[in-house]
Amino acid sequence: MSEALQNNIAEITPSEWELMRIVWTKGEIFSRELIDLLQAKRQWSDSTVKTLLRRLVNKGLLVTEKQERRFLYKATISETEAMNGSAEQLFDHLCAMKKGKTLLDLVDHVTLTQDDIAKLQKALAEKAQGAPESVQCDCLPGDCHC
Amino acid sequence: MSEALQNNIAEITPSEWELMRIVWTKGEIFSRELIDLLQAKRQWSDSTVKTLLRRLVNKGLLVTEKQERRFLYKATISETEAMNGSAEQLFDHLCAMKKGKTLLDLVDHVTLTQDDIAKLQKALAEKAQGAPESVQCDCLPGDCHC
DNA sequence: CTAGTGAATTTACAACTGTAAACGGAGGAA
DNA sequence: TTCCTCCGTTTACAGTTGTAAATTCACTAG
Repeated sequence: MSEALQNNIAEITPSEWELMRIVWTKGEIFSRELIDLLQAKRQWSDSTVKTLLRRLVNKGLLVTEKQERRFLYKATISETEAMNGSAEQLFDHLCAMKKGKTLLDLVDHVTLTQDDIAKLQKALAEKAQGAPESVQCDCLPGDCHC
Repeated sequence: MSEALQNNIAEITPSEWELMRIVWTKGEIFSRELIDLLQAKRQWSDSTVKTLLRRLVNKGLLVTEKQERRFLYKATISETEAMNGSAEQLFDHLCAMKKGKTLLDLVDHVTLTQDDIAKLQKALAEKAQGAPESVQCDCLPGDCHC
């Protein structure tokens, strides 16, 4: 994983996600276009978007390149890295014993393509080799019997 | 899903997760024991834990029951509900097209038991019936070609 | 009755978030 | 040359989060 998300350094807030998704999709973008695109979904003033941009640059998630008098914004990490990083971060604070259940819930609720499903099945089949019979709960300091 | 997490009402912060996990594991608990357990893992002062407790009560994630002069704390939602709710919330702001990939990453990184894997395989097999060939990206306001 | 203890409540304060107004500089229209 | 407009920078302000000290309340040991 690249710098930015590496050590839980940069959390991406919900508002920032909205913005980042557009940057990722466009590859690189000027603030004007970004603001227009965002305003097609959210009631944000120009200022608000500019503040978010500045914060994302400070967090190291975006970099700028000056072109004439505007700045071109680009992401420093890929969308996939950010998504995986965030998902892993979330799972980090779930009870070890219950992560499987949560994954199951996600599989139930997320729309998946045939291809996604095939890949997941393959991964699971491999994982089944050597998967443990049980996983210990790690909710309590000592050991936990729940 | 119960009241609390229903409409993205109550976000659980990382610190709060630590605390909640202990409450869930113990079922119900007095602040004293909770503080001692937490301090076995984290450098938190008594005060800090009490503040977190108060905030969780305000958020409606914990309720108290007075016993003599102490309060007994209990969770208002189950750990599973909270975990699933949080996971779904996170997935809500990911690009629809790329959720499968993120799930795959999680399956790769999370420790799963034989039983978890079996259940996931079953769910996937069912889901494969009628799963779409592709899912549209929803990153841009109009439609997105990424 | 008086001080010490344990528990809860109040107050604190900086960093981060959501949201935005105000200000400033530089290029283009008049 | 002068002002308008576009864009970036500064400042703002309330709410949340991490972290905790200070204060109060009530009981128990002297």
